[in-house]
Amino acid sequence: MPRCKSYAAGVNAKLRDVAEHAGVSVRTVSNVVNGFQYVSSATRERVQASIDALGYRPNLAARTLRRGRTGLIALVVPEIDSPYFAELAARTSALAEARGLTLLIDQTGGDAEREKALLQGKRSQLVDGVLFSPWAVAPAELAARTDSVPLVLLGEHDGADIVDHVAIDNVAAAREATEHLVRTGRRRIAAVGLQPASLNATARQRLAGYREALAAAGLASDPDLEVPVQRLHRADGYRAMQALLELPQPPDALFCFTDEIALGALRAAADRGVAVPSDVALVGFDDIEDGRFSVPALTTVSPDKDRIAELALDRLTQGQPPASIVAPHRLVVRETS
Amino acid sequence: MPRCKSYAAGVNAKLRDVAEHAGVSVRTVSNVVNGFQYVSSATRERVQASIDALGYRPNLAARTLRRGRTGLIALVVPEIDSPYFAELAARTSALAEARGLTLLIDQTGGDAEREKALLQGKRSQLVDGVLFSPWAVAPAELAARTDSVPLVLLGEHDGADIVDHVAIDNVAAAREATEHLVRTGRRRIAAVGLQPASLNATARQRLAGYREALAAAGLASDPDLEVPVQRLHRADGYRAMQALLELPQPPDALFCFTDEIALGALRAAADRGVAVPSDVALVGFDDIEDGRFSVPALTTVSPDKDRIAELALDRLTQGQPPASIVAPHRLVVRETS
DNA sequence: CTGAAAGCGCTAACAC
DNA sequence: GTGTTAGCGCTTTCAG
Repeated sequence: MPRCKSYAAGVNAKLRDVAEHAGVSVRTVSNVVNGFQYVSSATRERVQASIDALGYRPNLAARTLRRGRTGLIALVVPEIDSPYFAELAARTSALAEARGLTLLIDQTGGDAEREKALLQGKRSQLVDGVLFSPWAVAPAELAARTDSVPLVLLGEHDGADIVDHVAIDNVAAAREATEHLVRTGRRRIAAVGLQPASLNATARQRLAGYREALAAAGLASDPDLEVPVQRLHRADGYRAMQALLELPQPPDALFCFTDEIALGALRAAADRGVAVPSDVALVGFDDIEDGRFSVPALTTVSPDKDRIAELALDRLTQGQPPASIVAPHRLVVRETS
Repeated sequence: MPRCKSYAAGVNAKLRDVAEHAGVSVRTVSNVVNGFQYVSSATRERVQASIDALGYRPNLAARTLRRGRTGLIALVVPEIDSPYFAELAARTSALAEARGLTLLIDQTGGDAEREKALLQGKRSQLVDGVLFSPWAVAPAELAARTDSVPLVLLGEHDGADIVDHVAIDNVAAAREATEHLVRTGRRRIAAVGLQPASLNATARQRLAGYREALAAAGLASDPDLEVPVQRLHRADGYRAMQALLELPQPPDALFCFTDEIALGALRAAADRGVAVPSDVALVGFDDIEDGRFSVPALTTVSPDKDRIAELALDRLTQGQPPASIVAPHRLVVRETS
């Protein structure tokens, strides 16, 4: 095998090759490549011609080594094939590209160890910033972070402002969703999507909003109607609905913490011959594409994903002191309620 | 602002710092970091202790510059929030990580210019290989590629074996799907998802399989029943079904080129009061999660996504001569047929 | 406006 | 087994 060096050198033109070809110094070529201002237009043109002629492309590794920035940012999510995260990733990727950044996607599978690894700088050499959508990691872990790469938390507003957050107001959103159910005459409203108390601030906040709305309506909260789930997927919603329908007093409405759960519940209702929304109403959360085409179409809380992505990127690139940013949301009433 | 150099140097320990701390040379530290064999275990332990003490992390840019490899690979897809691509990305990402590779995701939006840019080496400096799921780019473009980064095409089997391909047998899969519809007594079977002829070999192949099955069954193919769509989304399927139901002789079955199209069609059928499958049967393609929970659940062609991801990564890393690899698929019959 | 030259941190050829 | 050292290709300070 040939030496790496000679092989690579033969394949790609370097800055020096361009300089020789154009009869200028590397400095000048670098200036042209980087759009530096003080280059005479004659020189600029000549250099550009050489660049094109040689098919020169700057070596990113060398540039990174020198500049200390990679132009990459990481989006860390539990799973990219969950529609909410897929939609968020799509928007973030597009917006990042518009800013000259490239998006790297990391899946944690909701695994605490992997989340910690990311938090402790697994990607710090590779990216200029991390957008982190935590699942299993406790706020304390965030405080104990040793890594120096800029970090923005997505979808969490817990704890002090040690680190940047961008999220919708989950408590308010959950309250509105539940109030909507109350307003349409529902009295036994279940909440589906609870998580073990130690983790997942988002689920906790949605539960809080749900309880607030019940209390405000003078409805007693029933432990039987607060349903924990393993993950937030369709299969979990399916099982939850099955169990709820077995109850001596089944609910007349479900507030689901994700659309996926709601869609699973919808399917379970259909299997049992339970009519939606007449027998049971359903509200989801996330406004994923599937919910717009399901039969019946899903009422849901729609977080402004574009805005979330945009605000998160702003925080990452602007380097201001940590803050909690609230992104907008709205309740979209469709056919399941 | 402090000079980049001094600042960065103050923050992160370098190989030389570790060497000094452990009282050995950088060579030895490098050997330990890279798991080189000829290091005495005493030295190894001492070096490892210093690495831990200083929190040393190898600088990826320097390593890349030296080694000529980045450890990154790119997955190029039209859109990451399309469930099929999201599911494929999730699997590819997991498999890549298991091989010590990091996955970068690029969205082209199905835009020919962006696909070309990627093909012509937009990522060549950044990644060691590209998994490319083409949409709008013609086979000729592939042949004219100037870039030297290993490339594997996903979901296309067109043209000569200039470049690696991994895909299911789309013709056979489409034939089987259509045959299944024929076997269950359908006689006016529509195909939904045609694309302008110049692009998208996948759509062309699925159409071919559909026609083959019709011919084999002695059914005439009707241009009215071959429906082109803009994109392959739910909204396109919705519109297609609406149009088909307006026909003087509406179809009694739809073979849809994606599950998303089928799910849109399903919704349109519900809106018109058309019963599925008794009035119209539906077969999709891709076996996305949504189709397993829709009401009724979607019959579909299930490509083995894990296998596709695995085979594609194999091709990328093994560096054998270009070949067309066929991944397995199977027809999953559920409730819409 | 342009040139010369010093590294960024690491790997690996070459010595011992 | 371990030490020395020459670059990988680029940016940027300092001089002109």
